[in-house]
Order: sequence, then structure tokens, then C-alpha cells
Amino acid sequence: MTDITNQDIIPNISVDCVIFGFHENELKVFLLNYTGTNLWALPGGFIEKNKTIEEAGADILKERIGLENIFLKQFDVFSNPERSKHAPEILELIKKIGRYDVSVFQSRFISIGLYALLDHTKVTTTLDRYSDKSKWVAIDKVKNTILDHKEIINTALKTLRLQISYTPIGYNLLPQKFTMPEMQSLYETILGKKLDRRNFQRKMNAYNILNKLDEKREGVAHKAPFLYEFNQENYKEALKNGFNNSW
Amino acid sequence: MTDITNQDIIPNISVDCVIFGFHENELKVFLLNYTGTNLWALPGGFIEKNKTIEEAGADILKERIGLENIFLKQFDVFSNPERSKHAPEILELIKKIGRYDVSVFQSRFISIGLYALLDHTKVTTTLDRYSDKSKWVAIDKVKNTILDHKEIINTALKTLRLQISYTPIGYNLLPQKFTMPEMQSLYETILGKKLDRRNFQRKMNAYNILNKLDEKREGVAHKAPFLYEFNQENYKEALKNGFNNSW
DNA sequence: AAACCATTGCGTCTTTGTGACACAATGATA
DNA sequence: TATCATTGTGTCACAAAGACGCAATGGTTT
Repeated sequence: MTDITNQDIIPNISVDCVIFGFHENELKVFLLNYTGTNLWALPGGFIEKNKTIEEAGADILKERIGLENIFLKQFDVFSNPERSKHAPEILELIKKIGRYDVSVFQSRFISIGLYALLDHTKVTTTLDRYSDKSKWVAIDKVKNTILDHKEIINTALKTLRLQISYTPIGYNLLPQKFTMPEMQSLYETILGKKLDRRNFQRKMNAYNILNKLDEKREGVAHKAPFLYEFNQENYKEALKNGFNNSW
Repeated sequence: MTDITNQDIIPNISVDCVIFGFHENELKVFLLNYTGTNLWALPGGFIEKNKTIEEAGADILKERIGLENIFLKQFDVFSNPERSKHAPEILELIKKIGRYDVSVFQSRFISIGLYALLDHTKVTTTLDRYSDKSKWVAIDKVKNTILDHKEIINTALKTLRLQISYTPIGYNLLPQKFTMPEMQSLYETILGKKLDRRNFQRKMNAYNILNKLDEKREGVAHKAPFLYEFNQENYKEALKNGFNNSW
């Protein structure tokens, strides 16, 4: 990762990425630990002068998670002038680290929230010299976050739950081949409630975004479930137009 | 309106308000004409240091439209580095006007898009010394806009059309008492298509956000339609939770 | 090897929502 | 007084969604 000097960034605008992962029936979020503290933060950064928000987000994902071409969705802007009032906690650290000029953190900045959904197992964490630890934290166990990052995570989850009702979900979250119960488990995890197995299958099939394969998952206890894959074309189409047009 | 000096604003972040009005079965957007040009712009401005995005938007609505407590919805962020490349057209003007330091416009800035829906007739336009004209322009007749304001308007409309399927609409757009055909006309205008009168009525009533009054609209040709008003409590509830929960 | 049993796949029944349309009531207008 | 565009209500057919029955599957247990 190349360093970013203050000349190259817009000092008042940052992006923060809420990266959701799905593992062992839990929805998790990816957090970084800044060296020498017990504080955790969303991967993020200031925006370089010649980049869009989306490009800035994609750069962060590539640097920190090692993945490209991930669907990133802007969901809100966090602009409370008080949001950086806890900054003193990390100002000392910033000074040590020398990545950005401390003055950047002392003045107010807004943050644009992006979220991504991805397959937890594909991630190869790339730590840099500003953080020596990272972890996936269950969505309801997030704590010790800097600034308003907890609020950002909560808002991302709320947006995700709203969007799941009119947008297809799962493309980057599930492995290439997956079973219907796995898909259901993903939905249940995001929504935080149980769904009827049989009705779920019927409705999901009606969306027409999956290809049923002629294979079954092997080596599992009990009846082996069929494997599915995403129908790329229809999935993209559904992303554009949504499911429930209602009027 | 008090002047804003460069010391009080964040130079890289502006808000632009897409103010939709509904009149004569047309969806219109409110635009300002900068003095001495044929260029039109969305009401907007830079953000003061101690304000949130929402507060900045509310200030603009109050100053330019004379209305308070209007529902403003953040819908996107416009961050293309090229977005201000047409700025030279207005740089001369900015210089004359002296509202902001020209350097602010010469450097890149992002803009956060907000939209509002309101009753066209309640508006008392307040012109300032930067603009001597304002007008309501039919949504499909917008032209000669500065920067990427046309794109901002298009995106706002797209968002509005998407949101109308899971969010109640109309509170600030219709008069306090209104008829079902008026409500339908609003929906048809936003969606850009005709709806069945009878099915619309049934569905709208099922949403449970309206109170049917014991009065009819008087002095109209043909059969007089009943008047309705919004059920404040249920409307707010619906705004929070949405209509189509789907899962 | 046979019985077991948790899980899957498919189907049924009922209720609710939606699109299309019929018909009577209304009330200003001719 | 007759006309007629418009409104309010209802019907019918069909699709979507929730609840649940039941047989098939295939590893596990005895």
C-alpha cells in the first residue's frame, strides 16, 4: 500500500466501508484494530482528489481485503459535527503513525458510508503498519469502535434489511455453488428471523435468479440438498429493476 | 439571508436540493437563475462547519422557499472529479457576486443530493442578490443547468420512483384536504404512467394512512369526490417501516 | 443389514392482494 | 328534465403468500 500524503486528499471527506461477511450462520462485519489501542475501526480513508467515492471505496477493499470487483453500495452520509469529538483518543496514535497530518483529524470531516457483502472465506486480510490486527465481529457484538463507527454499522444493517426486500442478495456472500438452505440461512441471518423452509424455496425460485444444478451437496448428514448457482444475467437485471414494483 | 464567509464553510462539500412540486398534473422542479446568465441551478450551497447535511438542506429550503419542517431525503452523493469542469462558465459570475471565494469553485467539491416534495402553491420564493429569477420547470423540460445538476435531478427522480413503492408519498405535496383522484394524479405523475382508478383507491385505502372525511369537494363538475386527510400517526409509522416487507 | 430419523423436495389448502371490468349513484351542465 | 362525465362500490379471475402434510433421501444407529 502506498502512502497518501496530505497533498493528495480532500481533507474533509472520508469513506467508511461496512464489509459484511457471512459465516457459521452469523452476519459479521470486518474491523481493524489500530496498533497499540483496544479501539476498532471500519476500513476507510480520505478521498484522493482525482477519485470518486466509489473508486475510493474500491481501493480500500482491494488494499485491506484483497478483493476487486465487489459490489459497493452507498447508503448514507454521516455529517454530525460532533461525530469526531472522540478523536482525541486516537490523535496521539495518528501522530505516531504519521499517515495523515493530525490537523486533518482535528478539523471536522464527514464520512460517506458504503457497504459490501462478501464471502467471508475469500478474504485474505492485508494488514498495514497502522493496524496489526483485524477481525470479523458478529453484528450484535460490535464494541470499542472509534468515532461513530458503531452507528455507521447499525445504519448499514438497517439499509441492508430494507433493501433485501426489493433487491437480490447473496452474489458475493455465498460460494459459487450453494444450497437452498444455505441461501435461506443467509436471509434469516440478515433479517434476524426464521422463515418457512418450503415457502422460502418457492419464493426464491420465483425470482428466477438462480440456476438449479444437477448436483447435490455430498457428504452431509441426512438428505442431500441440490446445488444452485446464480444466473448472472437475471441477477444483474434484478439488481437494476428490483423485485417489488408494486405500482 | 445572511452572507456566508469562507471561514464558516467546509469548502469541499456542498448540498443541492431537488425540490419537487406538483401542479396542474405536472411534476416540477424548482430552479434558480443566476443573475446575468441563462444558466439555471438547483438551490444549494456549501455546508457550514457546525451543521449537518440535513440542517444545511433545511436552511436552504427556509431561505429560498420560505418553508420549514419539510421532509428532506438524502438520495446520493455526486463525487465525479470532472463534475465541476464547467465551472469556468460561472467563475466570472461568482467573482462578481462575491459570495464565495472563487478558489472554492476552482477546486473540486462533491455534492450531496437531497430531495423534497412539497405543495407548489405554498411556496413564496425568496430571491437573493445572486439570483433574480426562479421558476418551476416540468421535470422533462429541464435544460441549461450548471455543472451536473441535470444528472442530479434525474437521479432524484429515479430514487423517488423507486421509493414510492415502499414509502408513503404526498404529505407535503398535497393540500391538507384532498381527493382520491388528486392523490392518484400525483402517483401517476411521479410514476409517469396511468393507473386504474378503482384499483388505486382500494390499494391506497389498504395502506391505512388516510382518514376519509365526511365532506366532499364542492363546486366541481360531475360527481363530487370525498375529501381525505393524512392520518399523521400511521403515515409516520409507514415512513419508518415501509409498505412492502416482503419477507 | 435393517430400522431409524433429521432434513429435503414437492404439493395442498386457505387467505390475501392485484388486475380488469361492470354498474349504479351523483350532481353540475345542457 | 335529460344528459353525461366522473365517482363509489362490487365482482370475478388469477397470482402471491402463509401454514402445513407427506413422502423421499441418505447418512446414522443398532
